[in-house]
Amino acid sequence: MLFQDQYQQQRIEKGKALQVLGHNPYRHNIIKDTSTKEFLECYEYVIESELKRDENKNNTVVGRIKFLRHMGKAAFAKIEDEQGLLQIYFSRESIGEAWFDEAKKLVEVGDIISVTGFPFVTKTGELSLHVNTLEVATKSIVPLPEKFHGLQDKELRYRKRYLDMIMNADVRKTFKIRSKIVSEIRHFFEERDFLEVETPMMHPIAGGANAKPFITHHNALGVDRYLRIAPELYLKRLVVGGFEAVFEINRNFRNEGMDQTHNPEFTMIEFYWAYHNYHDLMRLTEEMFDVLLKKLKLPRKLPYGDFEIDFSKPFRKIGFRAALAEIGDIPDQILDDRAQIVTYITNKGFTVEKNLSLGKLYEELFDLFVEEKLIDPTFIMDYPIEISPLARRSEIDPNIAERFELFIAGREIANGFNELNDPLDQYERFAKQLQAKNAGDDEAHEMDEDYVYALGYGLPPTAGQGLGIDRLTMLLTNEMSIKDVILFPAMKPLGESDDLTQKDEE
RNA sequence: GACUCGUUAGCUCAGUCGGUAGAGCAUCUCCCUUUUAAGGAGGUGGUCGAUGGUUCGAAUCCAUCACGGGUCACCA
Repeated sequence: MLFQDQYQQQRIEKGKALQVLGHNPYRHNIIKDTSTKEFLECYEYVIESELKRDENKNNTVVGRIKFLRHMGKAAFAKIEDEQGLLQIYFSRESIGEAWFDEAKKLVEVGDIISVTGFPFVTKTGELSLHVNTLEVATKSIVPLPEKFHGLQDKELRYRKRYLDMIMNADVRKTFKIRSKIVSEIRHFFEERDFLEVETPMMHPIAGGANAKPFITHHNALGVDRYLRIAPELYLKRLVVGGFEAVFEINRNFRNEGMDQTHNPEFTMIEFYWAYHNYHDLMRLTEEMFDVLLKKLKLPRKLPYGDFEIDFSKPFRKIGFRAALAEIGDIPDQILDDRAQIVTYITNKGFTVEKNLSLGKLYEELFDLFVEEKLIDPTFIMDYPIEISPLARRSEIDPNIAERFELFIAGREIANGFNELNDPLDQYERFAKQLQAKNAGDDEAHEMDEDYVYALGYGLPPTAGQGLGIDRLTMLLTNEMSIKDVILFPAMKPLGESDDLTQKDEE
């Protein structure tokens, strides 16, 4: 049974007492005519006025009590709405003796109240609302955490995000910025005539990325479905169909580990642009960052943790192999020999699988020695073809894909490439992935024959890109954990295991 | 998945060498009509994450488990 706690019981009793007094503790006919912020802005002049009050004004402000100080026959409180805090003052004189004496006992921190009155300035110079009418809008029966230290416990903050939001104004701010980021990105692409689309979240084949999928079951069709790991293959089908610029902002699901930069469901924007190439994508990406920083009023030298990320210059561009040598300080002459690379990695104190292909070894080298050094925005270009199964092959070097990834603060933020539109080449690459999968690589790409068939009708020359919204938000809000930019991050259940498949079998 | 740190009152935290648990805030009873984490006086509140073990005796030592943080692995 809920609400058995002694403090909660006390508050329930107070709610009942309010009801008896004719003050419905869950009123619904509350009209809020002014926000705390509007009140403070509107009556700023009162601070300079001679009387320090303007009794001709009358406003109703509604908010949650965050602080409450009783002083015998008067009281101060701070109420908070979405815009901020406002101090209010009420007394025996202002709201009536009988109601004041009851309210003193029955109205407490956490309650949402409606107050009507006029602006005045206190002795200490704080613009406040002098209450003439006070009504309880919603009685809160669960007490709030301590007012000074607030809610610190990370587990509680993530599990009870609503409480986190009540207690921590910064959290509300972060998620407002997130919303703004998504909105500005959407606007950015719409302005450039990209069409927003929605493609399936439940896929018969988990394609478009190398990742382990979640599996679910569709009863009506009697088939298993995968929660999508990427929308890529559907978006490109749309380009085949004639949409020349499309984008989708939505969730992907990957059944993998969780840490500071990984949540099992995460938000990506993917966009595809026919008759453009990956250089156009890089240009567009830089433009997008430029717009975002402007719209969010962020500095060009953006602080992030211990770093300062320099957005004031054009993003650095460097080839994948050149990055290994120049940024990773890996001797160029070992890069053509698998054995030498393995020796090099081993000598540096890391373990590496000996049988990896050259491309996979490059990827290892990159992850070990280059990635974390890419603090300022950097496009790494021209990836090994075998780790890029959906990207177009370079005409100059068949081992290289016309692909880039954008790194900021040592993390991958975006991945883009010229789309492979040769159906026969795509078929072969899928076949190779299938071999790898059969050899035990459970993250290798699935064969998707319908997709290859779609390419058979002709995918125009197209460039496409994915960009992680969560990581972007972390960057722009200076948050270190993805959990702090996802409203309800994945958490293990408390108590009884909720293994649904097991329940079914029982 | 591995390693590591943590889990004590509603919240934030102390708890010494193993000797039956403490503070602040909140709450309750009083006092207080301009406070700013208001103040003053007095009270209530705990199966010390769970289960075992060691011991005359465990919040404290040991083991296992649960959840969380961090690091690594996998990955975006």
